[in-house]
Amino acid sequence: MKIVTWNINGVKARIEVLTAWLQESNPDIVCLQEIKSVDEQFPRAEIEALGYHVETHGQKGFNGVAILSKKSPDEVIRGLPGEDSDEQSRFIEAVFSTETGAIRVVSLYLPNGNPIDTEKFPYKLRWMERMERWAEDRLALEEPLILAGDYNVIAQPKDAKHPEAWLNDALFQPESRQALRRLENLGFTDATRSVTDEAGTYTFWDYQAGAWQKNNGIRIDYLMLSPEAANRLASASIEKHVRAWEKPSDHVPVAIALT
DNA sequence: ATGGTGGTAACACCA
Repeated sequence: MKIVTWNINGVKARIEVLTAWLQESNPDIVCLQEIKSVDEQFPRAEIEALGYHVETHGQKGFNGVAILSKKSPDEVIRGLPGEDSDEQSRFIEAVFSTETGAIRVVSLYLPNGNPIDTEKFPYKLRWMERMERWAEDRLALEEPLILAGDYNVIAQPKDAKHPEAWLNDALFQPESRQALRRLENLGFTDATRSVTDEAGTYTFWDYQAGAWQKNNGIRIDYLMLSPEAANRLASASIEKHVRAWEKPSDHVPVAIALT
């Protein structure tokens, strides 16, 4: 089973890239972030025409997440608990039946948090604490659980071409990195790192200043696996070539295969 | 020093 996370950076502007990629990559489950669309305007017909079921949690203008799947989910839950006043659409979870039992898949778009001297940074840290509590609860289910998405955190210096350039950025603050480490310490495996722990493995290249051409990237898109999911990890890959397509997202698809 | 989106026709917001 192939599961992919991809920050699409606007699904309506990217529908041609998305449908071309679906046909090439042939994933079973796709976690999208930054769809930047309300549910009613999501281009579902084009995706359903390729045989995919569509579940969205959209928002006007910004944010928004979705899960595409060849098989319909048994259950879908929208939103991350823990802060009633939070109206940003950044979290959707779906449960799927498989031949070997249920798997739970989350598509998440963690807050960017910049600039760090504004309310945006504490919002990011609160969101990460909420996610940690949520993950603790779900781990108790002892089921294969995949937390896939744009984490907006550079975990280690080797996850950036120029780590020194990110020292004042919310993505590389000690508090952000520690919160991600706490999540991993609950028992999650970073699928990509468990397969290739090399410097220069990036998932995002800015549109500006020729970042892609210079490979000036960062790795901020992760699939975090519960022990039950990690036990079934067969492979992980970054579909980097998609960044060179016409009208690309600034992120690329990150994939895993489970047995 | 680019790109998507929104609410309008140049500019603000977000990444």
